[in-house]
Amino acid sequence: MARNPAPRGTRAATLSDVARLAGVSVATASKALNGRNHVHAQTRERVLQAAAQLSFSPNSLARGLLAGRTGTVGLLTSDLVGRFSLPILMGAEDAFGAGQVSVFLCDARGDAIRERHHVRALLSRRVDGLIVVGSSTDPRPPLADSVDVPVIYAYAPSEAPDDLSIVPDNVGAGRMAVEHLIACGRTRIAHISGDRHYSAARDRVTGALAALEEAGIPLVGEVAYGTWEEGWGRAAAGMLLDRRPDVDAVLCGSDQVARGVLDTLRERGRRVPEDVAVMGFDNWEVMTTGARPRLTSVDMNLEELGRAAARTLFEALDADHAKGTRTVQCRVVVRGSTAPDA
Amino acid sequence: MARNPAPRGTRAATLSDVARLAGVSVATASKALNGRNHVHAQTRERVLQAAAQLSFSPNSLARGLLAGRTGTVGLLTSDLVGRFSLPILMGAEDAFGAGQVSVFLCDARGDAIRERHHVRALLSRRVDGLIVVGSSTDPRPPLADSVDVPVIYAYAPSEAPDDLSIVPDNVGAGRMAVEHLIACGRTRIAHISGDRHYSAARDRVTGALAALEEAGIPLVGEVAYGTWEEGWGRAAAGMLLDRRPDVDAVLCGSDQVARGVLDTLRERGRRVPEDVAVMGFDNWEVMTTGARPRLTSVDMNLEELGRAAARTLFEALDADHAKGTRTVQCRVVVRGSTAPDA
DNA sequence: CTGTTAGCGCATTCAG
DNA sequence: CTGAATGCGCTAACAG
Repeated sequence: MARNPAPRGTRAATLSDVARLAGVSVATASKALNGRNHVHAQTRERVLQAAAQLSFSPNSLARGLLAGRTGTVGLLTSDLVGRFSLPILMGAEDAFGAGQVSVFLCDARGDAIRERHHVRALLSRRVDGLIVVGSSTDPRPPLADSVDVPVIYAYAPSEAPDDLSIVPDNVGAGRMAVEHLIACGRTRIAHISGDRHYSAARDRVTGALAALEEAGIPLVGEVAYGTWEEGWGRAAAGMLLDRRPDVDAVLCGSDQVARGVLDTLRERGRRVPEDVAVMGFDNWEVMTTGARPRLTSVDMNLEELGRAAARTLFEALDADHAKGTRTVQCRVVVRGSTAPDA
Repeated sequence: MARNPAPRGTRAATLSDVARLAGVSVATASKALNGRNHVHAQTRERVLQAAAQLSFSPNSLARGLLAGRTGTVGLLTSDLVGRFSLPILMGAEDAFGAGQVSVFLCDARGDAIRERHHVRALLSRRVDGLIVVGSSTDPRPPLADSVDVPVIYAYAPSEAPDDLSIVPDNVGAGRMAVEHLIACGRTRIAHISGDRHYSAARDRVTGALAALEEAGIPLVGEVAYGTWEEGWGRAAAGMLLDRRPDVDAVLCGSDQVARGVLDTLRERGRRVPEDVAVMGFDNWEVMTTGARPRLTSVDMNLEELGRAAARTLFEALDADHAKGTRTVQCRVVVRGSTAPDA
């Protein structure tokens, strides 16, 4: 019968094993285990006991084959190295895990060929849907293959307007950052941004400038674009202090840039936040809590974004889903670099 | 998805669709597509064309059901938040992806209940094997459920000696760190470690002390245990300099601790690396490259560890695998904090 | 070389 | 209420 090699342990128990042990047919066993109504209470009990005794675990493959649905989704990242994919992935995994859905993880490593390979593999495994996580908020080309399951683009929107994308609201993030600084009583605000080639940087600038304009407060100096790194923050802060020593707040393109700015301020003898308030973006914990003082930052709520992507995919599984790009709100996390520690 | 020729609701093409279009039986179509020998070249061509025309993609569920093997594995992390899981996961995903194996990702979030839930789900999906990734190098209890597929414990070894575990060689890491400092001409070496409750901290101390002893060099002061954070590094460095101003090298428990130590050294007017060499552990890029000067660190080769876990699982799929704990070597990455930048 | 047959494990008809 | 039969999509035996 079982001429399967079964190298280790025993072959997993099947429904007919359970049925035999319970002395019923597989059909009845199936109904009993799935809570169908047409089965005698006593019979059900026998089946349940038999299943427990054999540690029966229904074969999802067989079930999926029959149902045409597998209860699996593909999570396709373009770059797992970057620190933005992970929280999104966590949020999605969390939301799916609660809903009995298992997640296939694939990393394309920024390579289109590898991406196609993974998409094909996922489709051949009959995933019910796909979440494509980008590595920056810049729009990306839609998947090359034609896909007959719902696809959600997260973080990086698809270039195709008919696709469904979920992205952080970076314009709103820039706006709320400036509003926070103003609420802290600052009126001479400078902005040391990040890499101008990223839409995240430009969007935050857009929001920040809009908030300043609404408040009738001019930006101190020009927006300074550079890189996302500490070294840029140190250098840019030095130039800023040389030209505009009256500055009382610096909004930084990232937490790393803010760390650099903090370093230079300390070296120049400026107190934070008394003389100059500093804040960053991303709310990267190791950066914000290691800083002196601890760094106020705007959190993109990426885990929530991942959860939202998962929920949206769920909905799309049943009904035809809406199209276009949705945004997830950001939030300011206040720490000692803008408000004296409590 | 307007460009997709296969709209929602359209059943994916099946092998019999292909067979019908090619005018052959499903068996022949199967053989043709799978490169079996017993099929005429011309027939095979017709089948391949039909398959391409229908964008046929074989149903892995059906295949897995029949073969008793699914070509999937479960990757069970206990804490995705920590920064050590991700590189391991990347390495494993990479190794599996190349081998036509798809990876289910599950995060137990440090919760035993959730871990059981995930294990059951994975078993019901008939994964061929399991990799359990811990969040620290301290031994962990083996999986609660009895599992009839191979299991590899990565990073955190299993407490059960008969399980197969792969962990970084932290003792070796401590040893090679000290050897590097000695090679740099340092003779008055102090060690500001991390959290004493972690075996990673203690193992590195063990290795460091062993290397010092072999070289006949005494440790400067006592091993200072604290936390893994920057603040601890700053504080501990202050105390160290007060008591042992003659120190010429500080080995730090983590890159974050090293960052704190660098801060204090700069404030006290010590030049790095001229007066004092500094090195950390983990080689966390954002920490090492943001530092001034850039930080020498010991890399645990976690991506390689993930790859090794995947390879080992592969082997275990076919043959009964060896037992016990294997280690992956670490490596020193030299930067400006121990050797003047080139 | 090709086609027919027989399942893999399960849920769902439809008879009894 | 229960059980025998059907088929999801595919591959491995065997016939032809």
